[in-house]
Amino acid sequence: MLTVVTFAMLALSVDTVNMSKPAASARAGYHHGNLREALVDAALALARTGGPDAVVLRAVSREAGVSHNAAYRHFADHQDLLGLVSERCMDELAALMNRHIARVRTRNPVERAWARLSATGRAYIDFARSEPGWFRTAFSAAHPSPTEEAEPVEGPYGILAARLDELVEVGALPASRRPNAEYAAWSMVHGLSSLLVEGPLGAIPEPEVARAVDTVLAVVRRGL
Amino acid sequence: MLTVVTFAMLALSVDTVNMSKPAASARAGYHHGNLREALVDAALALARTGGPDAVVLRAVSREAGVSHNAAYRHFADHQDLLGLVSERCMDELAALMNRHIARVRTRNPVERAWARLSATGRAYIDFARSEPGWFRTAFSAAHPSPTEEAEPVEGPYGILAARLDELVEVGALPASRRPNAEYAAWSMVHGLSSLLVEGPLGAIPEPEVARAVDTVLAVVRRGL
DNA sequence: TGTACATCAGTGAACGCGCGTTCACTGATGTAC
DNA sequence: TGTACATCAGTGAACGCGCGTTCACTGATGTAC
Repeated sequence: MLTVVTFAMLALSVDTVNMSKPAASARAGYHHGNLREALVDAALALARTGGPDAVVLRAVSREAGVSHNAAYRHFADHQDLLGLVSERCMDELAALMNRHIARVRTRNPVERAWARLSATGRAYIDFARSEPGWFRTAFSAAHPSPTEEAEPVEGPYGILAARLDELVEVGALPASRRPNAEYAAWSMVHGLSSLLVEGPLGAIPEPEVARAVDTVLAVVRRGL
Repeated sequence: MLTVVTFAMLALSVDTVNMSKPAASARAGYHHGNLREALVDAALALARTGGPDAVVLRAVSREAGVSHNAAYRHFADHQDLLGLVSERCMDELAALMNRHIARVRTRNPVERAWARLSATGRAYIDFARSEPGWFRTAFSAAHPSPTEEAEPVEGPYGILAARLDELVEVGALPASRRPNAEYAAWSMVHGLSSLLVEGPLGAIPEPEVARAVDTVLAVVRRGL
């Protein structure tokens, strides 16, 4: 607690001395410069450690080095901030999925399409396990329903749908199997993630986790 | 609030007037008779409506018509009560699974085994959807890990494992596919349940839900 | 270029709330003789 | 059977906490002339 305060004050004086105009995200005096982003960043840091329940208005302001009601200049209320943070966590998940997908090197089109689907699933589970706080935060608030979102291709749901379309295009999946396939793939990886991260499978040893992931992905592939 | 108090007092006077000895779960005077069970019941009622967060010591005592610290005569602390309530919710889930399974009438052994597995999955999803508060409560506290539980056959995990063993016994599932099969089946139904109950699939219309459930169960069957 | 003034983005104090937990207590119960 | 007394299962008051939100405020910024 004290350490945090000291750090914030140090940063403040450095800014004031060394820079003539305020940096995008640093404090430069009475006015912050970019408090909105700073608050979101602080909230993300808290969510990362403690999940959605850690995104507490007063704690966020504290972390940003600002009085506990300053946030009301930038967000309507607590919900408003939490919703935004939750969306950011979703974006983070989508980004990791894309990174995993881009890393697939398989050449054979059919195998490639399957590998890209698996990469998507692995990314999902990886995200949940390496960033449990963000994972829980991503799913803590109600976003616009994925099926009727404005830009569905951006989010995790859109990425998954694109992988399934891809499978049909290369002939790896009969078109008759395409409808509702999202539900199966998504449920599978989401279920395993939840059971591992916040459920009764949280305590199983690492090799067992690896087996579970492999089995789950294999069953999805075979089942589709 | 006032209504509740009035009710409690009415109940109290009725008891005092009409009965000579305390009933199992009714208040009979200064001493409650069976406060422990009454508190668990009240906690279950609150969890049913509001999930684990609604299991608040003061609210539970209020609901049971008792001062807010009386619970400490029966539970070590808040955690202790919540853990017990969570276990009760798990029991409820297991009971529903067993009921669904017992209702399967198929005669052909292979088809019967598959039908019993499907019934298990449907029961799981049904429970989540019809009792979302209990579902969330069941998975809110850390129970002893299902793989190393004392009586694993009792719980949902044990019931699922028994269904999979059954499949192998009747020859519906090759023994080589048996290991880790729990992970796939469990993840699938748990994932769909979570997405529907507390996730981004909460708003999809009923017929769509039915399709999702069918697809998910079909993929598990084919995938195993 | 300098100045008056409106607007913006922070602050500090306070409100009201509900929580888990502890304390000293007291009424009810059951047991020993 | 009656009585003294230990034990049990409740009560009421209080502590300390952290929360979201509102209020009147003030320092900083930018704009019109």
